[in-house]
Amino acid sequence: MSSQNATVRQPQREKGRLRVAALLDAAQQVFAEDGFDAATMTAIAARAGASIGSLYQYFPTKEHVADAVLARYAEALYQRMQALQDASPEWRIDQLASELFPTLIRFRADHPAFGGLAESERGPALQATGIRKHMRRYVAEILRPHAPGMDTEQLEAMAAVVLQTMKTAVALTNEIDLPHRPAVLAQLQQMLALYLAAQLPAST
Amino acid sequence: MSSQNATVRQPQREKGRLRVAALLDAAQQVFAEDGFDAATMTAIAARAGASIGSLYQYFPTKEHVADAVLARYAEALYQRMQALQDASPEWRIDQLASELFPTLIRFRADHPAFGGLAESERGPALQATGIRKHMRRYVAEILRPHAPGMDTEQLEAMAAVVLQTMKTAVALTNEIDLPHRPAVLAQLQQMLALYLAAQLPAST
DNA sequence: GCATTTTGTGAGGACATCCTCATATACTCC
DNA sequence: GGAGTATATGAGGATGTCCTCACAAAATGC
Repeated sequence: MSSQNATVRQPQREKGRLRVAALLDAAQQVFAEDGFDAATMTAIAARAGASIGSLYQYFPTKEHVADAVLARYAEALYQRMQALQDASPEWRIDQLASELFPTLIRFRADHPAFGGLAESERGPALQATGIRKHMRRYVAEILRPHAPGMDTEQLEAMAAVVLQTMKTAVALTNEIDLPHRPAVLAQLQQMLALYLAAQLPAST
Repeated sequence: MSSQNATVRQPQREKGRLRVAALLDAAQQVFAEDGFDAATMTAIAARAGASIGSLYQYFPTKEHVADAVLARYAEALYQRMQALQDASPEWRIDQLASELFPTLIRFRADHPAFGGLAESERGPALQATGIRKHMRRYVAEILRPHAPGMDTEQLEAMAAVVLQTMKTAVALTNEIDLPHRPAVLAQLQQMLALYLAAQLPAST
């Protein structure tokens, strides 16, 4: 499916690769500030110091831009998840939980456009739903060594709870006028630990 | 601040009130299906069986329509919260929790446009942020009789956790491909109960 | 029935956005 | 230097949406 329209190009020279990178950086910022719907191609091109024509030379559509941004994010995200999955068998479950928590919060803080793009139903559906599924799988696989005999369906249900709780934590992080924020986040984390402990047998 | 533009009218006759009600019903549906940004005034008017001019006679702006819809929702929501607050001193905290949970889930199920309108930063900001604050206050007041001596800031922080957990539950309810959904929701509820028990002294 | 007020209508102006295309510039390789 | 390719440009077409406005219809009171 790597067919490309005649007017859409892959960068062939260093200059092109730099431009694409600049365009994606700009898109990242604009999406983060305005969200997918309100972001405009003109604004993205302008912030990258390029013309609209240049933007459309590499991305045939606003959705394609968003998908490219998400693909970039996904790569970074999957790396961190893979590291956690590799380490999973050797760690205790509560250690995993208290590692996963700040990992995802930091990721969301470092990639402010991610939430708006990944959670919106409208817009870049291509990558977005795929990312959600991948993340559920990763978390399920991280949990698996600590839940011997549990089937994949149950694991993925638990993973959904874990991920949604993470999303909750991110939402709280961004909430204005919230007193005792660090304490609240700590309580959320503890709440999640209690949940995991209740669902999994005693860890080694 | 009840100043109104010359071209914007309050309904004076029964016919007008009916039309406004029909318009709000239609807006509810369209917002629920398309979200605030993608919803169009033309679609709202059409679904209400009215003309665009008629719509603009009562609502000067799309935001005003959304705000009116939210105001309607808020009224229904505050009623239920007030009932819980009134009953709070006489109930045990775990009873309150297991009442609050389905109450909010049912509310969201009955008012499918609520989430999209209340949670979006862009769009109807007028009502949306106000509703969030009101809800925090309600939950804080519901918790207060069971947390003697706890100051308002701490109560509102707990309320934020409770509300965000509710949002998690709603998100899980709407998640497709989630196996064991009822069991998962029950677990979430139990998780919240554990959290509350840990934060509050033993109830009477 | 007639005057007044409220309600209803839909064509179209103003504006913004996505995207195209013909053309110009920069680069590479011989 | 010149041919060939990749990159750059921005005016403008197509489209869609918000909202206005001049006027028509209906309801009310007398």
